[in-house]
Amino acid sequence: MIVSTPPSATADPHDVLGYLLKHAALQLTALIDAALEPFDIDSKDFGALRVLAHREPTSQLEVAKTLGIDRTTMVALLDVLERKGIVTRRPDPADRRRNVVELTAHGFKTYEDAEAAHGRAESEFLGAISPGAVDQLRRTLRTLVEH
Amino acid sequence: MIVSTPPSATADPHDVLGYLLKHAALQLTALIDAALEPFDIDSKDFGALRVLAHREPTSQLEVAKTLGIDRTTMVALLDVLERKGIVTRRPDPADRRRNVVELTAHGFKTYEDAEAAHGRAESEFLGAISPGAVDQLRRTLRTLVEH
DNA sequence: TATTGTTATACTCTATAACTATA
DNA sequence: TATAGTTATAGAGTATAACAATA
Repeated sequence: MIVSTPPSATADPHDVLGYLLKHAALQLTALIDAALEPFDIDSKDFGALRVLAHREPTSQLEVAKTLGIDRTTMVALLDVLERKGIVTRRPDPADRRRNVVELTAHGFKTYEDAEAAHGRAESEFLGAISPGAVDQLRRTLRTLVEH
Repeated sequence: MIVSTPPSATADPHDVLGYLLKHAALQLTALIDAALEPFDIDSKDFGALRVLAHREPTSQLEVAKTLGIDRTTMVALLDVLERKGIVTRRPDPADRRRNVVELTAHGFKTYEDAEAAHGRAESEFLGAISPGAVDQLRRTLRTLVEH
């Protein structure tokens, strides 16, 4: 009894799960990057803003750990956001090795606008499938990725 | 009436669709790369082998187009596979600008072994979800990516 | 002139190593 | 000694530009 499609019943490389996952991610990221362009940030910046907007001010390292990126990568990312007036960095009085990173007023406004644009881009990407399928997709991916 | 989870109801970056898709792709690729290591190829090589195994011998450019990679990237990929005795290249008698790329006997055996290992890796990755959810995932991703 | 394969080069992304300052 | 941030550097991956051979 066949209970599911065999993993590789076809030679079409576009039907391989790895290809589908990768290109779904690429297409969604491209849509989000385009949607965020008016706010002068990209999807990686948005990830950092999202963490900062939903947290008490924390150190660069904490944000980097949450995002799963290296602390040296975090430095470059924040350099750009600071230059744009979206975040500020100042030494933590309690431990002056740490930088406390905070959104500026402009940064928080940027985040709110970006959050809305991000949601619209996601909805656009998901437009071809039903709300039920969207929920199912999220549940399945969460199970597979298992953070 | 709520018909689906709001796109950004949570601040957890691990719950964002883009993150889930990207990391599902990364985790699956890592599993596949590990599974293919005994055959001295990786997931990108496997993609090329898969195309070559299911086609009349074609030019490098055709394979590159199918895989969605640049022809200069194809050159480097085939250089390695040729050095390993997996593929051969020879000028097309009908159009000597083209290289006809073919799997060697060893290459075809490698592909068959790799195909099996690839299938096992995919099954391992999908082990936590039901066969029905797997089919649903494939259908949803195909719709979203729409090759 | 256009196309295929090749080579050299450059660019993006990200991590490792080493340094500074603080603890 | 260990940690946070920084800087310099290197590596992987991939694309662009220029060139040779061929059409």
